[in-house]
Amino acid sequence: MNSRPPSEDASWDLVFQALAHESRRRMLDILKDRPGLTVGALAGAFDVSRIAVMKHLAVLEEAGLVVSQKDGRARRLYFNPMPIQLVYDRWTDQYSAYWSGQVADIKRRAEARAREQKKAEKDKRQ
Amino acid sequence: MNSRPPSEDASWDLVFQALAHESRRRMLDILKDRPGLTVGALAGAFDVSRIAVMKHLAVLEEAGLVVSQKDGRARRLYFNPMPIQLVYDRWTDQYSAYWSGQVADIKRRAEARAREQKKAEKDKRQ
DNA sequence: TTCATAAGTAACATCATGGTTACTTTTGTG
DNA sequence: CACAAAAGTAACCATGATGTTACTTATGAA
Repeated sequence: MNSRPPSEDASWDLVFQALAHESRRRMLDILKDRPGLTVGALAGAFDVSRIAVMKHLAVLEEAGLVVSQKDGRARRLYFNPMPIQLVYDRWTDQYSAYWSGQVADIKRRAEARAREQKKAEKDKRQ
Repeated sequence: MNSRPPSEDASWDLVFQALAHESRRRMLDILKDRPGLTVGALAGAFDVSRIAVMKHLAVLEEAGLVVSQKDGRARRLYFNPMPIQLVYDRWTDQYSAYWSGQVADIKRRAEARAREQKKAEKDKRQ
């Protein structure tokens, strides 16, 4: 398990990596709707082997997106939204300037700026 | 290049996979601040070889996070925030119920629900 | 035209990922 | 206790990701 929040770079890797597989995203959806599901019950919802599902779960737990606890011979699984919350906090902050309306035209404006830069370089050389 | 938005599952894979590497996230940060940067100039900001940087760029372009265009013998690079916007749209929608204050207590409530389930199963068997 | 620069391609090495089957351990129940 | 069920571990395989060096192509400039 990885208990620290994704404040260091490597932790973001774990979160994004975990989300970069449809099966794992689907696991999160399922666990969101049915918290406390056991490993076997979750595995039943997938075509691949139970062991494959357990490996996906290990990835999700490493990323902190799933937490679990033993309950007799079963293990109960819970979705933990915190890492996604943190992804949201960090990235919308950093890119919020782009969100609001001025998004569509980025490339054209960027090209204009590139022409400026190029011209400036040329002028400097001469 | 991958021109379609991440509405199909496989496209989400590409976006998350692309974000799951610190170097690539840093490339996005750099390109956000300096649109129109050339491949070589971008590569200069990294320790790894130019070829490695080009491979990272290929991943980012596949995901639609970077667009580029030739300019003479150079290639100019631009950050495209659209896929991140779409990630935000989809995931905050789907998980918004968790965002608002009731987050901290998920596990405890889930455990209570699990006990309910377990009890119900037991009752059914008897 | 000649040369240097920017970018791209090929081939390869290494390690991680995602899957399998077979076996072991833990634990509840007849 | 004896057995079945749930989970976990080990070993293996195929493929993909990340990096390298060496070479090729395209283009701007002397």
